[in-house]
Amino acid sequence: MTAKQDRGRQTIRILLDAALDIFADEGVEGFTITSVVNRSGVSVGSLYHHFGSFDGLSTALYAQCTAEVMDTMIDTMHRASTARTGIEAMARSYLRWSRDHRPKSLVLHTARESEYRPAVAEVKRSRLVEIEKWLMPHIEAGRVQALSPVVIELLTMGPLAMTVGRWLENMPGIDLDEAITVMPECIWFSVKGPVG
Amino acid sequence: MTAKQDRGRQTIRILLDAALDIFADEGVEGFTITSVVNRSGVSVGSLYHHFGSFDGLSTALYAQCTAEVMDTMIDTMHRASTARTGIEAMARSYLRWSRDHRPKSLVLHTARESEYRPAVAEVKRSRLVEIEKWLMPHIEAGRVQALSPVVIELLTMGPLAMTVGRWLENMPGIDLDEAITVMPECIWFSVKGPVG
DNA sequence: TGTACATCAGTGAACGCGCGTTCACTGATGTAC
DNA sequence: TGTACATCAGTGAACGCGCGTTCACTGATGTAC
Repeated sequence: MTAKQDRGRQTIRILLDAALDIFADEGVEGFTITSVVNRSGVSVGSLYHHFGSFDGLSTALYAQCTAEVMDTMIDTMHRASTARTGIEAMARSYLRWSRDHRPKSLVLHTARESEYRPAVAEVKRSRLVEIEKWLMPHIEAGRVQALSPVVIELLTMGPLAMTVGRWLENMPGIDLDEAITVMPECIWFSVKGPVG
Repeated sequence: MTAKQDRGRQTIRILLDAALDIFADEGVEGFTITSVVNRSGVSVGSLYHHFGSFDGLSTALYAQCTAEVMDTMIDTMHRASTARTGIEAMARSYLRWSRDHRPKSLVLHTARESEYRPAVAEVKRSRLVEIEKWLMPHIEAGRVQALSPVVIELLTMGPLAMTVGRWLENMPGIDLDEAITVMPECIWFSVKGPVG
């Protein structure tokens, strides 16, 4: 039973790893079922057995990367003691993770996937709830502006996502290390609001 | 001479209009050379005569939409008298334009194009220079934090772009009118910095 | 323990489809004398 | 003004390619008795 399941799990891993390697080497353009099959050495039929479709593989990869960044950020958040340090640390955490996991970041920013596919949405939902749970007391105490959680997410993740997106495209003038130094504080100002 | 050039210009218009209609009705997925040719009634050969390739048409459409939003924002900016009203008005201007030009906004957010294609980069460059010219005095006077223009662009456009992107995907919980009310001020706080 | 059967995992040739592109061509407009 | 020529604009059948998918099949592992 275990051995059987393990064989399958290993194939799934091999396929997802190959997919990630393709993003690293050739970008989205190179990411096709043919390239995944060739690089992994796994047959098309086997890929279909496990993922149902190419889209299924694609979504699984996207969901996995999403889970990884968000877990990293949440982990950082829990170590912070104030609203300010929490927000700033999360921002830094996202930028650092992106810098250190370029291929996965490339998946998140260029894959022909939407964050709103059910499989991905579920991965995000539970994690956003956790962040919201941490945030609420700070809002109630007035340390963070009384904004809807969605708006706060947009204010914090917006600049970060755009920064990383451009960095991935190798746009000139984008210095991720400068962003790590400078942006978290600015983002804090935007959610803190006028008081204090 | 004029008549000849006009005939060509008209064809170009017809093609770009058809492309935009396709984005409106079917999204990026439906945007193929076949669909553009069918909808416009123009022949493939003629499309190639004017744009060189399907990619050429695609880039032209993207560049046109880019020019339109940016010109709208700059126009708004010039009417503002303070740093704060300028930044806030630009943010509002972008969100309003997106709401009122959904198809063009869809092109900007979903087209398989990069902002960094030469043809598009040039359209952006000259306009960014103009914004920078407006911004510099405010930075020098300390009314806006001493950040690089790129970082300021990321801080302001990041949240806006993410908001519009999600609105275009019909994500639940995204209210563009709420964003228009609330976000510009937050963005101002992020670029203003700690003082004041 | 051995054997029969069921289920899971994996194979790869074959398929249809629609994409972007080419090319030899005709028609319209402008230019020269 | 007329005619000859050059250039620009437009046509659409034909092409090759690579994509995602299917399917009839074999092999491996687990289960029952």
